[in-house]
Amino acid sequence: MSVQERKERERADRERLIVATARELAEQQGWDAVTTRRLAERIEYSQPVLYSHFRGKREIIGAVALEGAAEMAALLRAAARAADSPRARVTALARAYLDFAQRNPAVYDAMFQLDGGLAFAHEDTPEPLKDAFAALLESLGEVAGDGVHPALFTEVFWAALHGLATLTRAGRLPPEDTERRTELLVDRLAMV
Amino acid sequence: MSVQERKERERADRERLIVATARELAEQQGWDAVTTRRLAERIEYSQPVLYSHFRGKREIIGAVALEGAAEMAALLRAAARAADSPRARVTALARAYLDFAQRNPAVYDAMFQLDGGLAFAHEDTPEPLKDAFAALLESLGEVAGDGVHPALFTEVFWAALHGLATLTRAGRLPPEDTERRTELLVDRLAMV
DNA sequence: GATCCGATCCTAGCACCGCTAGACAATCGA
DNA sequence: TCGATTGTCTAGCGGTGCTAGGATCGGATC
Repeated sequence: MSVQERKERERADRERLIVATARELAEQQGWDAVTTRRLAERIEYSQPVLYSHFRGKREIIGAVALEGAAEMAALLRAAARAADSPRARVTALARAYLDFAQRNPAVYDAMFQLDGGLAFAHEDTPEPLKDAFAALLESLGEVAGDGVHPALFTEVFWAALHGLATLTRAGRLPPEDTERRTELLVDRLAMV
Repeated sequence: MSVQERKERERADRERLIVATARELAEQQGWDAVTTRRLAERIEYSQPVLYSHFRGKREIIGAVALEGAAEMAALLRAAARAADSPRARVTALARAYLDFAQRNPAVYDAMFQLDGGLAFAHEDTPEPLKDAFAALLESLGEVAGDGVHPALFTEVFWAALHGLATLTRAGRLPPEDTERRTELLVDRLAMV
């Protein structure tokens, strides 16, 4: 039995290697540079091996996205924990969100910009994505204001952060005013 | 001289045909389906003809984006004109923006999601894009609030709209609550 | 220990992509 | 009418995601 277990372990290792390599390559040179050939070369296997782990490139992107979502959720919760008032939590949350997007542009793209073949806003949404939204909801629900559904408020706040993140990174918004924009957003949206 | 003028006119016509066809194809089947071969076939010329008008596919996307920006600017101004209070203008503006994004997803992608090789937030930003931002600024500047720079406020509002547009279209936000999200956004951001 | 068999992996190739070189035909000016 | 220029097309390059089919290797069986 131990032989089979070893094989399964090695397979799981290789799968992790594929995802980690794809992420690394994407962060280094952009997702366009992540071709199945280059990826295969980096992991020192032939191309078809990738297809024994994933249906195609989309699924690889999806795997990176899920990994990123889990990371982001943890970072958001950590940021929120470090603040000691509802208002401070929201500010910390916003900063952490934008910071994550800026530091991990390829992962952020995998999560929200590219087609990773992931479902959203449905029952079959993958757990890490639901959890990342939940992490936002935990802190934002506190400041939604009277009569405003916490989930709806979180959606709006999240959309604003997402817009800031993508437009800034695409060069559509000057990066030097990020902090001022964040403050304005929190000022207006959070009901103290 | 008339011969040369006719030729120039025909060339301009063909260029418009290329852009219109690219846009149509993108709206019908998505930008992935807009390949130089298919595009050439649809305009009934060979592939290399495209390259006598545009440097490459990116520039074609860019041309669609500019066309879309001009359209959007006009729509935003029309929506704003039809409302008779600053607050109503902002609501109308937000609805018009999201409506445009929903009705012309491919064009919206060309403008903000894809790489059309366009500069932003620089001096060499193409005129239609600056003008679309100006259209937003005209109505949003009125409700920025005391001590808040109108351009900064516009950036934040725009980012929020952009986030709502993209996340909704990507299936990340349930579409049925769009109107409620819009109202919440205007409620909070606009200082009456 | 030899043999078989199934899992595993790779070579080779498909159809398609964006883009371009070079041949060819049509048109213009002399 | 002839040569030059302009315009267009055919053909092809290197790249993409993905897959069929053969080789090879390792474990189980006799």
